[in-house]
Amino acid sequence: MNTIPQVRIAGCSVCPTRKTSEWCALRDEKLKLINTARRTRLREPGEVLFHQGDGCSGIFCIQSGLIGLRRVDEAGNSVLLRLCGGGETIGYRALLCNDEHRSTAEVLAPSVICFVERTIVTGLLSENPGLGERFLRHSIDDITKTEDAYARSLTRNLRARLLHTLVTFYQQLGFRDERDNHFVDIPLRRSQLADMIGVAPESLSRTIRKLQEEGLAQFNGRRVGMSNMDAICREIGENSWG
Amino acid sequence: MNTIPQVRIAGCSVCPTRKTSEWCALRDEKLKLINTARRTRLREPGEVLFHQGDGCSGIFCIQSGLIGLRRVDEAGNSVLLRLCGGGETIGYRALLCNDEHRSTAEVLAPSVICFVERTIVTGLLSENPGLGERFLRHSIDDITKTEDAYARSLTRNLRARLLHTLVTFYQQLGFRDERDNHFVDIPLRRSQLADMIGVAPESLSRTIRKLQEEGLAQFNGRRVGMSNMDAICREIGENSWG
DNA sequence: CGTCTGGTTGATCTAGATCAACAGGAGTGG
DNA sequence: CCACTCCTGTTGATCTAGATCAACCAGACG
Repeated sequence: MNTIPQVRIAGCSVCPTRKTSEWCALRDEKLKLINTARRTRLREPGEVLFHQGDGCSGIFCIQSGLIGLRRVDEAGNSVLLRLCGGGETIGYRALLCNDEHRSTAEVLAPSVICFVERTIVTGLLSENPGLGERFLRHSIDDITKTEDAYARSLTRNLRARLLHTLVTFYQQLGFRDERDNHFVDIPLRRSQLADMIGVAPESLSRTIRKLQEEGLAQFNGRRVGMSNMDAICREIGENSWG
Repeated sequence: MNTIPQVRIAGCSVCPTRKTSEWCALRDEKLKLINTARRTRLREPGEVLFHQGDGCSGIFCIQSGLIGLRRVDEAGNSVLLRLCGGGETIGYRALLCNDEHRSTAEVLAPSVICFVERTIVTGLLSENPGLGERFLRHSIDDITKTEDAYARSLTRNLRARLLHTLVTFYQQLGFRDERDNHFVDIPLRRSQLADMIGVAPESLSRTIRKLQEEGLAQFNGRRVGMSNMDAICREIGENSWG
């Protein structure tokens, strides 16, 4: 029961996320450095990678799974700022700015996570300008997503934001059945989904019921069926959902 | 009336914002390159530096004044995402990602703005890793600010967000009278302030009246007096306001 | 079985949106 | 100088999305 789950993977050079992560900027020799320095572990839901307010001791590479970044303010109000999945690197902001972490990273689904010591990262950064460039890209992506969410929170109501969130999940995790209906398994429980949209769980529950009654979406636990994707996208003003 | 206002300044090397802007990463020789390439103009309120959806032709350095970044969604809802002042560089995100601008940059107060062609910037970036690092810093600052605003928009009500905005303006532009009362001239008109907080102008107006009645703040046009700064900071849960 | 945790429903309350009227300048034109 | 319009901001009246509080329900688990 107290054994720390160990994970063996062949190494960074064959990591499935290698192409999408920051480390694609590194040559093989440099990659080896990380490969020996990393500590890889399977993390279970509820574990915390770092706490808001903590100093930064290194960065975390998500190989697979799901991590949530949560912000809590002085009054105790909590918001799930963003979700991060396989291939993403988190904690780099606090590292690069010598700052404390601005949010808490909590494991939402069983995840394989590599930890890399800060000194290793800073060393690589100073030698490889390309690496910094990758982090820059990453941070610009983050801004764009956050700004989008911010603007939506100010202009759209609960229903529209929920639909948007469903479509976003579908784009990442969705699948179809034999009759070409759209499905997705939301990797969050209701209260977390509510935290993400920034509403009370009760309000979320009522809105879900309404969508159900209108036939716009079918909820079954965490599984959501969307028979009429066009209508959903029309309502939230999105036209590209592949 | 149609003459474009020209601004003479001695050059980038003596620009008052040099130490705080990205260009502090450059050696004098490189700075000269920008100095000859830049186009500097006085811009009046209402002018637009770039439009949401535009391609990026270069970046803008704000030497002085005030610029607002506005996002408009498909339904026509508009949000003032952020304000940028002297020493800040804007438009770099679209440039670095070869993307279109995600927001419209509108001049809110008379501003001295330098424009630098994109090819100049990309050239400098490829030669000077330090410059990319500065942009990285900048973008991380931007995320932090946006996340803060996002979390506040989800957890705090109009009143708290207004008070927070007032304190933020005070920190940047505030002054004191002989009796040590705190004042600040808000550089926005009411409707813009409402856009920034993400509420209807009428609601803002009512909340202002309430603060006035409670004696927490004295509004006189755009000038705001805050006699009891401690009470304000206590209410929004900030303790550092210098 | 009881207990606990997460989710749904009902009843109620309120912050803030919306619609409409109005008031004070600032400019413009006679 | 006054009359007119335009523009921004304030107020009033009303409506509603969503929060809050409380009860209840179903599955997990000792």
